[in-house]
Amino acid sequence: MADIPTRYNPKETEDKWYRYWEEKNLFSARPNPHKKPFCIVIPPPNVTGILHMGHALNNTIQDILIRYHRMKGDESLWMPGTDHAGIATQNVVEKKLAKEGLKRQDLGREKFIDRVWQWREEYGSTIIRQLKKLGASCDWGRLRFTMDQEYSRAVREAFVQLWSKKPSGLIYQDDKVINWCPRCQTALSDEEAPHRPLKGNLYYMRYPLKQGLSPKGTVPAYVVVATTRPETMLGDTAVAVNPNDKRYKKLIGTTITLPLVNREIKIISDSMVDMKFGTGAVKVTPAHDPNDYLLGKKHNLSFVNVMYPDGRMNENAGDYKDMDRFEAREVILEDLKQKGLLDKVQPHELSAGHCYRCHTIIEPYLSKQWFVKMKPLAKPAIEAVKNGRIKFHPKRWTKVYLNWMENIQDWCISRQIWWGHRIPLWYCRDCQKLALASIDDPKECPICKSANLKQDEDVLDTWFSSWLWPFATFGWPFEQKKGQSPAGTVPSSSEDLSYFYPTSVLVTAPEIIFFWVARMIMAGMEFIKEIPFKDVYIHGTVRDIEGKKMSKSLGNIIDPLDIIAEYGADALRFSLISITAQGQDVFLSKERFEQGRNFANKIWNASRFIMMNLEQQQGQSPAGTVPDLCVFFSATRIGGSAKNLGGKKEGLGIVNRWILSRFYSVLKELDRNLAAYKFNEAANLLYGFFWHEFCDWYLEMIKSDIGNKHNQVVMYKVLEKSLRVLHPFMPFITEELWQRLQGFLPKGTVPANSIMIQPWPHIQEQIIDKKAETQLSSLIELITAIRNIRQELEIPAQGKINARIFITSSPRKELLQKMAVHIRNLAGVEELSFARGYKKSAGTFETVLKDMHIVIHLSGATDVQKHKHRLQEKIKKLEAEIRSKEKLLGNRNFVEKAPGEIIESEKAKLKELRGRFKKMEAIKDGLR
RNA sequence: GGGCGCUUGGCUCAGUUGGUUAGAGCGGUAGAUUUACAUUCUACAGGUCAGAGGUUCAAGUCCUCUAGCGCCCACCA
Repeated sequence: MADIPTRYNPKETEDKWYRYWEEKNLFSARPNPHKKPFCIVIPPPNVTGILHMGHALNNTIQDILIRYHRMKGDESLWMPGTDHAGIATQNVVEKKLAKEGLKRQDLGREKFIDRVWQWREEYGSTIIRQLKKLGASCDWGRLRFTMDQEYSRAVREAFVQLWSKKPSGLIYQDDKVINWCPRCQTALSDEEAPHRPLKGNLYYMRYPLKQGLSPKGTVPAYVVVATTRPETMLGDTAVAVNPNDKRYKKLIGTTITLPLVNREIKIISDSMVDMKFGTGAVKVTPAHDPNDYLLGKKHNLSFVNVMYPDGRMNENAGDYKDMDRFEAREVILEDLKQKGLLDKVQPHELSAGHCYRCHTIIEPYLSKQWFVKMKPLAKPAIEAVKNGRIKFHPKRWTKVYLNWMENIQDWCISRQIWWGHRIPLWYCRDCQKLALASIDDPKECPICKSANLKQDEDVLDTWFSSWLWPFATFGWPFEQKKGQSPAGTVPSSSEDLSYFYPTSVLVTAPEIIFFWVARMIMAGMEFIKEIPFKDVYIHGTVRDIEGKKMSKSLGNIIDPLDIIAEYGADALRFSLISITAQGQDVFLSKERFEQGRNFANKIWNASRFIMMNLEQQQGQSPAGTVPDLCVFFSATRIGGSAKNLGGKKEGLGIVNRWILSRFYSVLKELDRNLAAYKFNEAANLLYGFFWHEFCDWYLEMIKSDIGNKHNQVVMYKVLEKSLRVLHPFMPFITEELWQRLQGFLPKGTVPANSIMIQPWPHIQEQIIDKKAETQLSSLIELITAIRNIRQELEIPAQGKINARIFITSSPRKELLQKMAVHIRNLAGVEELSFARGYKKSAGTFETVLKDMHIVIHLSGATDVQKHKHRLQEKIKKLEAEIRSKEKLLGNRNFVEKAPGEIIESEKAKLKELRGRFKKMEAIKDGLR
C-alpha cells in the first residue's frame, strides 16, 4: 500500500477526525430508556484558563472513561462547560484596562461588566478549543457557562432556598474577621487563603503600665508582648494573659498606655493564652486577628480597624495614616526603638494566608460579610460518604473529606468584586429595610411598596455557583421554567436530570476536594435530595521532574499544546496515562512523551504491514472482491465464535489460537483495570500486548506464511480489535487506521461510521486457551535460549547454526516439531532436529531448559572459555535456588502448614532444578 | 500539633487479596538491518525492595518503631 507513509503523522489526522466526529454528532447523548446512562460533568475550567498538564491529565482520564463506556453501549454523556471564575477573570480584565490607564471604577460597574463579557466573547473559548485538540469527546451542544442566564437563575434559586430555609435561614450577615486580600480588595473564604510558611520575626514590644513603677518596685514599668505583625499594635484594645500565670497575676485589670497612640487599654485574663509562647502576654487586636476577635467579643473590647481595604493604614493609625501596612511596620519598629520600647527581635518561622489568585499576604480584616451556615448542610453529605453511597478512589481521600466536613466552618460567600452573580438581596431606600431575597428582580418594597430599591453590592463566591454544577447544568430549577425549547432540540424539562443524575463519576485533583467536591455533595443533598455522583476519582498533581508543581512563575511548565504539536495528542494522552499510577503525583519531563510517540508509530507500522499484506494477497482491487477472504470474514463476523473458523478452532493453528487467546486474556484484565480506575495498568497492559506479543512474536512468526488464510483473518481480527480497545486511550490514530481497515471488509458490508461507536469487544471465554498460551511461552523460551547462545558465542547473524533438541516427552516433541519453522526463522537455525534420548557428541555447545536439552552444532572456532564461564554462572544460580528449595521443603512447619498445592509445586520445582543442575554439570565437564 | 503519601536496578516508576526466579520505560553494553517500523529488532549487565523489630510455614506486600523526602489541615500571638 504505497499510500501509507512509514511514519505516523498526527498533524494529518487529528483535526480531520475531530471535525468528522463533530459533524456526525457522535458526542451527543440523550436520555435513552434502552441504555444505561453514564455521565461525567467536567470540572469546568476557568474562562481565563489555558490548557496545562493538569487539565490534560484530568481530561484524558475523563475522555477514556467516556469513550470506554460509549463503546460498551452506555448512553454516555460528558457535560462540558466553563466557570466564570470571578476574581481571576476580573483580575485579567483589570490588567487589560490598566494598560489603557483605566481602573474599573473609571468605567463603573455596568460598563466594566460589559468589558468582561466582551473579553469572554473574544478569549473565553480558548480552553474549549484546546480540549478539542486533546480529543475530548464532550457533548458540546450542551456547553454551559456559570454566568449563563439559565445557570444564574439556579444560583439565585439556591441562595433563596437557603435564605428561606425553615426554621431559620442558612444565610446570615455578620461582622467578622475574615480573610481579606488587599490587592483584590475582597473577602475570601478560608479555602481561598491557603497558609504558606513565611520567614519573619517575633518582635518583643514594651507596653508601659499606666501607674508605672510602684514605690517598692513590686510592679514593673511595662509588660512585654510578642508579635509577628507590629503594625497591628495600633489597633490593640487589650493585653491578655493566662489567669494562672503567676508572673502577671497582679497585673490583671491594670491599665496600659498603648505606645505611639497613647490609648489606655486593660490587661485581661483568658485561658486561651498560652503561657509558654513568647512572654505569656499577648496583645489583642480584635479587628485584625481571628483569635483576638473572639477575645474581643468575649471580653467586650472595642474593635479598632486600622487599615483601608487596600492595606494602607487608615485614620485610626494616627501618624501612620496612608502608609502601606508593611512600610508602617518598619516605621513603627523604628519609632519604638527610639523610645526604648523595642525589647528584642527574634527570627521566627510563621505561616500566613495567601490569596489563591494573586498570592498577596492575606490581612485578617474585620468586615461585614454574608455567610452560609454549614453544619446542617454537612450532615447529610457526611452520611452519604459514610454509608458508601459515594466512594472515593483511592480510598484514603475519604478520611480527608470526612475530617474537613466534620470540622466545617461557616462559608463566607460575599465578594467585593463586580464580576459574578450579584447577591439577590434588595434593600428599600425609603423604609431603610432589607426588602427581600428574590429570584426575580423585585419591582417594589413589600413593606412600604416603594419602587426605590437597591440590590446588595456584593457578588457571590464563584464556588457558590460551581457547587450546583451537577444539576444546574441540566436546567435545574424546573418548576419556574416557562416555555419549552423548539420541538425536538434540547430537552428543557427535568428529563435529562432524572436520566443522568446522579452522575457516574467525578474526576478531579486533590486540591479541589474542599472547594468543590465536598460542596457539590452538600448541594446535591440539599437541593436535589440525592447524591451528585457515585464515584470520585482523585488523580495526582502534575509536577516537574524535580517534584515541583508546574507553574508559570517557576517557569517549569511543559505545555501540552507544544507536546501535541511535536508528538501528537495520542502520544500526550498515552504517555500521561501510562506514568500516572493511581492517585500518585506525576513527575514529568519532556522525554516521557517519546514513549507515547513511539508506541503510536509502532501501531501505525504494524497496521501498515498488515494492510500491505492483506492487499498483496488480494491484488490492487478493493479487498472485498477476493472471494476466499470474503468467506472467511463473513464466517468469522467480528465477535463471532472461533469455532466457525475453517470448521473448528484447532484448524487455525497454534500460533493463531495463541494470539487470540492472549487478546481475550488481556481484554479481561483490561476491563478489570478500567473498572478499578487503574488507568496506567490498563495502558501498560495494552502496550505490552500490542508491541511485544502481537508485533514482536506473533507477526514475526506468521511473517513467513502471511498469505495463509488463517493468518490473514486472525491478524486482521486482532488488529481491528486492538484498535478498538486502544481507542479510548489514543482516539485519533485508532480512528485513522480503523477507517483504512474498513477497505478490507467484504463488499456489501456497510462500513460503520466510526471506531468510536463500535462495540467494545466482548470477552470470549471459549477462545481463551491457556494450553496454547503455555505452549507458546515454552516455544518463546526455547527461541530466546538459542538466540542467547548465539550472541554469547558471538556467532554472526548470518552464521549458520544447527540445533538438536532433546526432549523426553513425546507430545511435547511433536508439538515443537510442528513449530519448527518458527524456531528456524526466529532463532536463525539452519538444521533443526528433535530426539528423545540425549547423546553426547563432540564440538557442541549446550544448555538445558526445563524439559529441553539444547545442543548447538557449530562450524568454525568459538570461545570455549567464555561459554564455560557463562555455564558456571548459571550453575551457581541453580545451586543457590536448589539450596533454598531444599531448605524450604526440609522445614517441617512448611510441610505441615502450607497448602498442598504449594508444596506440590515446590517439590516439582526442586525436582526440575536438580535435573537441570545435573545436566548442566555434565555439559560443563564435557567442555575442554 | 494532627493527618496522609513516598523510600524497589544508574534515572523515573509499577507491583492486585502475602505463595515459584521482583517487572517496565529511559539510560548502559554488545550485536543486527536492501525485509512494516532506527520513533526498529536481538541479546546481555544491573536490585540484601530505606533501616530495625514483629506476625506467618512463607513478607517488597501485614503490624510496630526509626530515619529521610513530600503534601494537606490547624487560631501558637
